[in-house]
Amino acid sequence: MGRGKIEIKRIENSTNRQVTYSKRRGGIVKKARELTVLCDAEVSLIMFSSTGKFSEYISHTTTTKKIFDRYQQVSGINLWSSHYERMQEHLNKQKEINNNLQREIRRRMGGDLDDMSIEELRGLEQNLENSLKVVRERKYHVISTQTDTYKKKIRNLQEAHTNLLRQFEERDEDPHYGLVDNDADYESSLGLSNAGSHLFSFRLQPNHPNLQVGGLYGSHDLRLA
Amino acid sequence: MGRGKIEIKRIENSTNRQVTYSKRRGGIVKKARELTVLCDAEVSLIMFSSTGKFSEYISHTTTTKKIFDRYQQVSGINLWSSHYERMQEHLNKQKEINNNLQREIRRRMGGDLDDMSIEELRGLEQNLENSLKVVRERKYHVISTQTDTYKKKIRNLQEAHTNLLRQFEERDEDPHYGLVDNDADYESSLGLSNAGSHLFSFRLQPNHPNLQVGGLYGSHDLRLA
DNA sequence: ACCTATTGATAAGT
DNA sequence: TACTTATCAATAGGT
Repeated sequence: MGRGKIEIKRIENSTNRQVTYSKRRGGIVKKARELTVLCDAEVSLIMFSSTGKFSEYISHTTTTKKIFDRYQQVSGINLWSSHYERMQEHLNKQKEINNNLQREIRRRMGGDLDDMSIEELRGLEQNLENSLKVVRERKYHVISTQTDTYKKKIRNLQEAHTNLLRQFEERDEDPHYGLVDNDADYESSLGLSNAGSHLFSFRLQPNHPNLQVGGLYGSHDLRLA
Repeated sequence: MGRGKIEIKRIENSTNRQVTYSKRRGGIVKKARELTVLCDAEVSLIMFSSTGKFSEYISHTTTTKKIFDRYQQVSGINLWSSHYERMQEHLNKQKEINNNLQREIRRRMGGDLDDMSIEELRGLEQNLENSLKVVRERKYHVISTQTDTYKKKIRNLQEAHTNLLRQFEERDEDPHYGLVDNDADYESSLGLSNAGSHLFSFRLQPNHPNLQVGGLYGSHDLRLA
């Protein structure tokens, strides 16, 4: 239709091609709209020109997303299955890993032991013993570090106090102020007087000789208790 | 076009509507194909008739999935974002849970303790002690169960053997067969002779008196060692 | 964008 | 559903 018949093959002249694209694009969109209205149909028309220009028509009765969803149902081919399935796989893998991790924790908390063999149980036992050892060491380390810090603070305060006392004595030989000067009071003022009874009340628990740590804890205990 | 002009409005006659749909569907697909070839374009055309019948045209140069992906890029709106984002959320949640579980395990194995307070450390320590106690109890239970089973087997075999011996003695007063009859050999034939040395070589590890289990383990040890 | 001769699409009938 | 054909619509090429 037109001034002459044309062969249906790529139009080599770029300008001509562009013009024809525009004209026919309008035509096909009109056809799509007519089909929608006349026949109560749902139509999705998506076009990209050779220059990449995008146009679409979508029936007013629906949306592109709905058409896509429906397309997937009908065609059976899931368009985002590649993304979706990969994600689903990841998700499942994560869930499985989490389940295993949770079981591991349950076992490390003394649960879910029923289907463990003697060998596995002994392995778990040893592992817990080692962990307990490390945790204790860490606790002792933190405690001793804090203790050292407090000791330093005490020393500094004592010095300061001694200096102050000395200054008072040099200025006035008569002590009006009745200041008390002993370690116990300094410690209580720092909240340390009962530190040994509740803050440092870690448990004594000698380990098996095989682990070669019994003596170590002993020395810690002696030093810190 | 046709024997008469028609108004562009829904065709009420159902048959007519169906016929018109078929005809125009063919027409629009032809137009789409021509657009594809003439103008080097990419076209996706999806149609659902009022009866739900599905048809599509897709340029031979591409696929529906490619068109959809491209559509999303161009339109900016992600068609499966609702699914995708919900899944991404799930995945992230699972990953976070996973990280927490792994840290929990690391701590229960004596790692990652640096930023734990003394209180937390003591809690972990106590938890590990309790777990160790439960695991030991379970191990002892499994061991004693197995031991009982073996003991029963031994008893049965001994009885059978004794009966056999008696029969031999009754039939023939002269013992040709030189059968040996003692516990040690029966146990070795059951693979039990060294069971006590490696299978039952659990560790002696008295617990803290606070846990009130030291004596318990002691009695187990005595009974099973 | 517009014009229009010409081809193409199709409504109604069979 | 397929064919026919009178009629209307789309559009190729030119301006």
